[in-house]
Parts: sequence; structure tokens; C-alpha cells
Amino acid sequence: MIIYLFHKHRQIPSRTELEHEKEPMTGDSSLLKTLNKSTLLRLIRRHAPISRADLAKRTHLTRATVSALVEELIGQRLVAETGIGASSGGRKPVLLQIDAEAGYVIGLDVRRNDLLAIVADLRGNALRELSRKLDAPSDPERTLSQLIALMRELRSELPDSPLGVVGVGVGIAGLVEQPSGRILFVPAHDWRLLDWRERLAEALGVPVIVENEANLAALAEHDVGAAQHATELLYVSVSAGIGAGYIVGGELYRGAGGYAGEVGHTTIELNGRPCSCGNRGCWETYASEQALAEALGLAYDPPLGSAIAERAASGEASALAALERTGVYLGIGIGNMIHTLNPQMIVVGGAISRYRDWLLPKMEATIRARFPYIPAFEVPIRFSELGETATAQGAIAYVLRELLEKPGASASAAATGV
Amino acid sequence: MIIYLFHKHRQIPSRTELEHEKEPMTGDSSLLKTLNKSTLLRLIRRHAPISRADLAKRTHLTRATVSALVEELIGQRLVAETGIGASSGGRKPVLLQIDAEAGYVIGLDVRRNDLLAIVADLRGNALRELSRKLDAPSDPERTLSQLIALMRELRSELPDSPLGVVGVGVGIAGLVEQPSGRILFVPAHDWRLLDWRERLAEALGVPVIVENEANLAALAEHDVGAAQHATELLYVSVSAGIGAGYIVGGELYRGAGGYAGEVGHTTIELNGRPCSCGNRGCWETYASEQALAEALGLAYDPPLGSAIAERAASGEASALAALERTGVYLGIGIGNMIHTLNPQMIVVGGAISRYRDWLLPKMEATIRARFPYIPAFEVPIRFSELGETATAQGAIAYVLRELLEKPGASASAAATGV
DNA sequence: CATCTTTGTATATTTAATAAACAAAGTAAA
DNA sequence: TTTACTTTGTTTATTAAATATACAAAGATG
Repeated sequence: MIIYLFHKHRQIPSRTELEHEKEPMTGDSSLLKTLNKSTLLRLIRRHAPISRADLAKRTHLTRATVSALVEELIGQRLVAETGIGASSGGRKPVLLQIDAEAGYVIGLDVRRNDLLAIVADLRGNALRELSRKLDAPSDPERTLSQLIALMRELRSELPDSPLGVVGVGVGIAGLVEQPSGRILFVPAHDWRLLDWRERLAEALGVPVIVENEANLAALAEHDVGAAQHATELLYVSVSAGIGAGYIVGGELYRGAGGYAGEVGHTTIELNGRPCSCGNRGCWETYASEQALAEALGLAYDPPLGSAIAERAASGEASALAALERTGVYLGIGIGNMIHTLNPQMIVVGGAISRYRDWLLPKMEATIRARFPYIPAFEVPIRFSELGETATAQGAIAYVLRELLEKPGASASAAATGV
Repeated sequence: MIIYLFHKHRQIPSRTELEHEKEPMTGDSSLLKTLNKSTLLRLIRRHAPISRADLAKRTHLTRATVSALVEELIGQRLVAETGIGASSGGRKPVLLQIDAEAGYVIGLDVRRNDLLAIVADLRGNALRELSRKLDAPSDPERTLSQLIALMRELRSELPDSPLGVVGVGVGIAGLVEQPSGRILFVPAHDWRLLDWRERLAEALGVPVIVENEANLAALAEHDVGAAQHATELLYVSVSAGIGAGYIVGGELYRGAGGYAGEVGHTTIELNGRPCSCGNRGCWETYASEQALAEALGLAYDPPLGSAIAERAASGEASALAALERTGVYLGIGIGNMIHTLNPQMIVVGGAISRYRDWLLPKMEATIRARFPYIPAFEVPIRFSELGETATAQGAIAYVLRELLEKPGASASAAATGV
């Protein structure tokens, strides 16, 4: 992703400007209840199906407390009793799960020329998936109208449910300010400063989150993809350019201004190839799919199709050599990030995933050879399991986190539910 | 910092191995009280002197609650009434502060050939500072014995106080596992797997923390140095090599295995200068003080003294040119980290700080010129204000955080106090 | 079948907050 | 100087949400 000439226009507000004063964490007993309910919800999500007694053991709350809180969660339609478990020498446990049928979440990936929408239940299971061409890809107003119309259409077609659509998540390749969700900049169309979150929320009457595409993909890999047990995850998205999303302590890390992860424009060669950003030697001029295509003399106008993969599969030497070099460059950049961030696991996604079988051995060999002095090679590198749907799935994961894991959110969201 | 051939020996345990199961956050009303007391302590530290009424306003607790909690904190000797404030139209407020005289904290920086100890009061004010040559720098056992002896000596010389020495913090240039505080590797002496934390704590009968030197320096810059209002801080230590420490959300970030910040060995030139690590093109072969010295044909055997600075001050062209190049290389590496991490502020420390006046303009110009497309130049870059004492001060800051800001810690630590 | 376990609920008690009233100590204006 | 008003800090009754304990329901086991 390339971000041009930002300083000519509006400045990005720093985090301190945004947070007038960091609210101190205090509270009364209602906070305690909120906290405990939220913990129960999280455990029910992660360990479902699970009984009240088991929850009490894991949380060190008493069974009485768990019963009372679970009763409220059932009343909110977030949790349901879904069966009877096996006895372990006494009364059989009643099993609890997130109440899948209680409502819906919609995840939306706004791409350059089209958009992908996924409707899921409250457990995150995809119910419907559809893509639409954008009527006027470069016009933000018409695109927003189209989004709103599509959301209304989707919602009207959904079977009735107690909570309805509890939230909508939107992913876009651009800079998004948090927690406001304002879009600061979309390089693909040179859009600036759009408050889609606010306007969508108003038009639809449901909570909406907007987030950077790579960040959502990282979240998806963490919550439902290839990195479900990593609390420190580095997700690298390699297509036309290179971007990254981080999970730190199980949460998205965005940096002070929301543009952490612009790793495509880190320098790996002091006087290297010129980059469209104006700099020289940027990583993405060596390791992106675009660099790969250009190395083979192909014009790059994505989607690229399977031309290169076919040439490699048929054993063509030039294609194999180009893929090898790409693997080396990817390994070097990823090695740099391992040194900088020390992630627990790395997931590589984006269009480049198509070449995983050619790339991965060379990437791993490069990291092993060039960085022998720390156990960098112990960091497992995987390719995305989610493919094209990663961002939309991440949007769903984000909304479900807000609903089910943020203390207090569930109460208000459930009340707002349509 | 260079870490050799780790995989020949013991493997670093990953974070998941360490945390058997992440404890869920639940609790009863005592947790609430702990949380509220901890918040009050934090506010008293940051906004001292401050009245009960003011605390109530800031926390949204009632004055009654604040009074009750403050009374306990005074009973624990952590807080003291230190005066009467000005009236704002009514009764004058009673001002509260951390009770400086209630006890002591010792911060220790274990360097290659000597160590630096600072004794501070509970507000973090340095009371005494001393350095000692190490008797046997390469022998970990004798060094530990010397540490223990010095600590005992220092403690015996301190005036009596209610809590005595409430904690000791130790910084060392190496890999330290957290929260165990075990030293996994010290490259300077090729030490491996030392549990100094446990042994010091046992020998002294007080809580001890052990942490990487750059991490503590970062913490010091954040808490008492050049970056007191940054919640996302990048600290870069440039001496013989280059290392970094991060503050993320106001807390130290260590990565999954404790070696986040090994940025000296990130590649900035694909087939660049050979590095002692075995790789080529590492940042520290271009931008460290050692690289600067070698560019001027000087043997590097730190401490380097003021030779280069004097030559530059007298206007010698070769020295000025070498410093310019160092500034460019520093700018490139720091630009890379800005793209990767998006910090709110950058502090540069270590031996290189001596040359700040020559380096800073070139660093800033490089970042501006090479990275024009994001407002990277908006990230303020400062040089360390703490100099050589940064690590020891960070050790003190760490202990004080544990004592005064971690919920629950104050109660136990105060009880343990000697 | 009698006994022991496990699960889940009901009831009294405890903890730590709030709300409201009040006392203490000040300012400010008539 | 006196009266009214503010601000600070404490006291007391009340409330919310946990715990502890007892108990009922449901099942395993010898």
C-alpha cells in the first residue's frame, strides 16, 4: 500500500491529541459484574460447549455466581443451553454455547472495484457470501450509498431473529483512525477523511466498525485462521504491495497514528530499485507479486491469473528462478520483522499465497541462512488459510469481539439490536 | 547487541509454553478495591500533590470512597499528607503524595566490566549513585556474589525507614525471560540460563526484577525522561551495536520470546557489509558508533572517549563527513521502524548521543527526503536525557511500577518490606 | 438399593461501592 | 462583622454483587 503526500493535506492526529485524558480505570460493583459476564462469554466462545460448573472451575467464581450471570446472558439471547453432557460420576452437565440463531453479523470487504459481503451467525459461521461490482469505484459517495443499499437488502432477506443484525464490520485498504473509525486516507482512489462508520451506523441503526484491511485479515487469522493459538502474531499481506497487521497480546496493534504495518516501504537496499513512493530500495519493489510479474516481463494489472503459476508448474526455468528470488526477498524482509517484533508466528496472505509451494522453502532457508544467531527459524511461517475472504471474516471477528468480549458492549449492543 | 548461535544450546521457550493457560479475569469485590486503590496510587504519582476531592473528580469515585481508600494507603505507608493547598472558594484541600521517606528502591545496571547502582526513594528521586568495577567480569557466580554483597552493604548504610528496601531492579544486556526474570543469554560473556532474580530475591528477602538493558532504558525515558507523554515509544540504543526497546500502550513490549528490538541486525543492504553475526548489510554495520569509528580508521575499544567529537568540533572534514553518513544511515533505519511500528515518539540513546548535534539534522532530513509519503517526519526524534544512568533509572521505574501501579502488588510488597 | 458425586439453585452473609446528610474550613459580598 | 455560599472531607444508611452454606436434582457405583 502506498500513501502519497499526506502532509500536503490534513495531518493525522496523534494519539495524545485524540485521548484528551486517559480515563482512569475505576468502578463500582456493576463493573465487576460486567467484567465477570464478559469473561464468561469469552470462555463460552472459546470452550463451547461448556457447563456452568466447568465455567465456575475455570474462573474461580462460585457456581451460584456463574448461574446468576449465565441466566442474564441467556436473557440477553447471547447464550443458549444446547444440550446435556456426559456425566463424570454425578449429575449430567447442561451445556452452554453462544446462541448462534439469536442474530447476525455482516462483514464487508471494500476492494478496489468490487466488494465482498459475508453474513454470519453469532458464532461466526458464514451463512451467506456474495460479491458485487462497485457501480462507481472512484466515487466515495456512490460507493457508500451502494453499501447501505446492499446492507438493507441483505438484512431484509434474513430470517427473523431475536437480535437481528447486531453489527456490521467494514474493511478497506487505507488508513483508519481508531476508535472513531474515520477513514483518513484510501490510496487506491485518493479518498480522504470519510466518516463511513458514523454514516453507516446512522443509516442502518446498528453498531458499525471500520478498520484497515490487513488488520482485519490479521484478526481473522488469529481468531479463526492459521494462528489461533498465537498471542503475538505477524500477518504479512503480499499482493501489489506489502502491508502487515499485528496482533499483540491477543489484540490488534495499530501504532500511535494507525499506520503501523506499512512495511512495504521499509528499505532493504540503500540505493536499490526506485519505488512508486519516491524512495529507493523498498521491500515491496523486490518481494511483491508485482515485482515478481515485472521480473518476468509481465505487465501487472491484477488480478494476475495463474500465468506465472502455470509456467512454474511446467518447470520453466525463468519462472522458477524469479520465484526463488522472490522467496529470498520475502525471507529477508520477514527476517527483519522477526528481529524487530519477535512474533510468535507469521502468517503470509494476499495474492502471493498462490505460489506458496515455491516460496516457502526458499523463505525458510533464507531466514535460516541469514539469521543464524537467534532462533528466528523457530518462528513458524504459514500461509493464509482464509484466502480472499480473510478481511471480511476479520470484520465479522471484530464485531463479535466487540459484542462478546468487550466488557459492557454486549449489554448495549443487545439493547440496540434490531 | 549480538546473539550467537543460540540454537546450538538451549531453546527459548515460547510464550505459549510458559503460560499454561491464560488466567481469566474475574473477581469479587476485593478485586474492585484493589483496582481502585491501584488507580488512586497511579493518579497520586502522576498528579502529585493532589487532594482527595480532586482524586474523586478524576476517578468518578465518591469522596467517601476515596477517603476510605486513601486512609488504607496511608496506613500502608505508601501515601502521605504533605501539605495544604490553596482554596478555590471553600475549605482548603489536604494534599497527598507518595510517601517518599517510607522506603527505598535500588536500581542496578550490570555492564560489561562494571556496575552502576542507584538508590532512590519511593518517588524515584535518586539518593545515592555509585559504580563499582566487577571483580571477575566473566564469572557469573562471582558477579552475582558481588551484587548481593553490594546490595547488603548499601542497605545497611541506609537510614531506617518503615518499609526499608521495597524492591531491587537489575538491568543487563541480554535476553531475559518474563515474567520469570530468568536470564537466558548474555552475549558479552556468553552466559546462559541464570536465575539471578530468584537467587537475589532469596538472598535479600525483597522482590527483585531482572530485565533487558534497552527495555529498562526505554521505560526510564517514558517514565522520567524525554518521552513522558508518549504511550507508544520507540527507544533506540546506539553504541557498539544497535538495540531497541518499545513502550506499547504505556507498557514494555517484549515480543513472544523476549527478543523484540534486535533491530541492529535487520538488513538495510542486501549484499552489504559483512557483520560479526555472519550476515551482510546489517543496520549496525552502518549506523553504530563502532561503524563510525571504523569509518574514520579508528580501532573501536569502548569507551571511545571524545576523539571523534573533538575532530568534528574542530571542523575536520573527514569526521564531519563520517558523521553525516552515520546520520543518513540512522535516519534510514529509524524510518524503517517508523513504518513498521508507527511510534508516537523516538528517543535515541547510547554512546552515539554524544554526537547528537551533528547527527540529528541529517537524520531528520533523511527521513523527510526518503519517506515523503507518510507524515513520518511528524514523529518527534529526541536524544536521551538520561545518559549513562538510563538503565539503572529504568530499573527503579520498573520496581516502582510494580509496587505502585500493579493491582495487588502494593499490599504484598508493603507487607514483605524490611 | 444405599451411598457417593456432580450439577445447579436458594438463602444468609460479607464486602465495597453509592447516596445523602453533615461538619469543618474556607471565600466573598452586604 | 455577619451572612450566605463553596469546597473538602467524614459519617451513616443503602445497594449491588460477590461468597459461603445448605440443599435438591440427577446420575454413577459397588
